[in-house]
Amino acid sequence: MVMKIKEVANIAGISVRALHHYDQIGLLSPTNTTEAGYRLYTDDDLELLQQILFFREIGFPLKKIKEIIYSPSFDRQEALELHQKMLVEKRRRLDQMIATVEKTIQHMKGDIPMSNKEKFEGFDFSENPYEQEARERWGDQAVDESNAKLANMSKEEQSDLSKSMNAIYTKLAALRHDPPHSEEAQTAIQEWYVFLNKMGSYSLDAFKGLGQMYVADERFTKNIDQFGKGLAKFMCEAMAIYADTHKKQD
Amino acid sequence: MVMKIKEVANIAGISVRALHHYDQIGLLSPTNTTEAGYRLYTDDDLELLQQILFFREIGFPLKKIKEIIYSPSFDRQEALELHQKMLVEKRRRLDQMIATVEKTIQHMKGDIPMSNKEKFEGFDFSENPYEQEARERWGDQAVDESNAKLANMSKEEQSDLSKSMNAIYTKLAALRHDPPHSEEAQTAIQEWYVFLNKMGSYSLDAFKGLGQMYVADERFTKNIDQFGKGLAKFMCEAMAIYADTHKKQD
DNA sequence: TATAAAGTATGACGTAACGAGAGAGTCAAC
DNA sequence: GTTGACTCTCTCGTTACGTCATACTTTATA
Repeated sequence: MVMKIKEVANIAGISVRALHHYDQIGLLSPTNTTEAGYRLYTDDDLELLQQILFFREIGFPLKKIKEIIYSPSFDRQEALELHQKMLVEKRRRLDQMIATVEKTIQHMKGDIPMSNKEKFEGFDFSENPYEQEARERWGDQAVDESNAKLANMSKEEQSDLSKSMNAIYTKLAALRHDPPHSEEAQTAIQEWYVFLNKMGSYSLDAFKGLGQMYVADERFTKNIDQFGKGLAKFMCEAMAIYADTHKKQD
Repeated sequence: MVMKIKEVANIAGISVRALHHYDQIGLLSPTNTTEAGYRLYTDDDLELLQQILFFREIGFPLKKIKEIIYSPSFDRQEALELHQKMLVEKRRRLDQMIATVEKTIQHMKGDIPMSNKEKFEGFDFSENPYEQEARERWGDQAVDESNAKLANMSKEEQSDLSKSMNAIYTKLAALRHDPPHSEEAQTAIQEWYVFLNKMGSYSLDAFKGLGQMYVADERFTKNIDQFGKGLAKFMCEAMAIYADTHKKQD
């Protein structure tokens, strides 16, 4: 089922403008658009949106959310399970706040005493242990993880892996002024895809997301552009095309 | 007990910078300061802060919060009671969200079906009826001039004035189902007339005109009807009668 | 079928509520 | 009497959109 932007906004309870924004920053781009340029969202897009709002609820900045959900190592189920724990914790805090308000009303009416600390029970967000856990779990990891792999391997050691990577990068760099949908480009990108899947399995979505990260995160960009200026951007485009064409096929 | 800024920040679970900010915009200025300029907060300040955070929690912009809590007609107890209802409602929504996440996890694992609407259950803030009520109750309140005057006055002046005003409003509200020409009503209205003339001189004509504004301008109406539904209309009639009878007498 | 009404797109600019940092003064403790 | 934790004011930056303005597209209605 395809939905236009307003319907999505209504279902999710956010503004159309917010969806525009999410598209603009590459956090959630609709799968397809009409010829007139209207955004058309699929059910998959909705699932992703749901996921995004989960993270937003617990106060992650959009930038970080983007990193997290497009990270190849993102485990959605784990995220959901932690999220649930956090919600339960939040409810506990809410109960406390309700009690606090109750007490405050009593305090106003009948002058039962109330300490300063009591007056704020349930307010302090920083106390939620699960939010802490979440921050640790996803805080900087997503980027650093894959970055570490890239940086350590390609630069320092002359392992087999880094040789293969270099080879592919070099090949891609040579093609970077061709159109990214050209056959050679796509073949080279496929090689890249296969290579990555040796290191850990990548869904096509993750692959596409990874490509986007190449241009979004300057640490990646720098690293990649060492092989040729503009390579990161080129790869990003080519990877997106690759992912899209192969997704349609099944 | 006096507290320095950091202690307050810790108790309330907000940042020092936030308190600076609140001071800067006149939302919460500490009762006194040291010679060196250090902010010193009293218990009363803390109570006010609690109140502020209550409103912030439900998404009111600080500007509106300022209008609300410094409005002469602000009824703290009423606010708290509504707030409590909202918290309970919020808890209900939280329960729903927890269920949604649970379902989503199931959906991921075992492929139980899930509708788009289901995926977002518990998210949509705009559905909370009490938030709606709160918005209506305090939404547009403080645009009128006398309110602006009050905002610029010092705390003491403010509370004195607002106390007198509240007293008169309350008295009138109690009489609002009597006929507006009744003796009690007219006595109360006279009190109002005298009071207004303390703030600036009103001719009987102006007084009558003001009364008409109470029903013509819904900002006034709302403001006044907070003390009792129909009070504005009642006052309008009573003021007209008062003006007319006293004009005839001379 | 025409025409209004509603929806959508892309900018560009605005804004709320602080965060972050600089530079300087203040206070409690060892 | 100096260090380290706090505090002040000031300024600039940031996030996540809101709010027009202007123009095009689609749907509803006469």
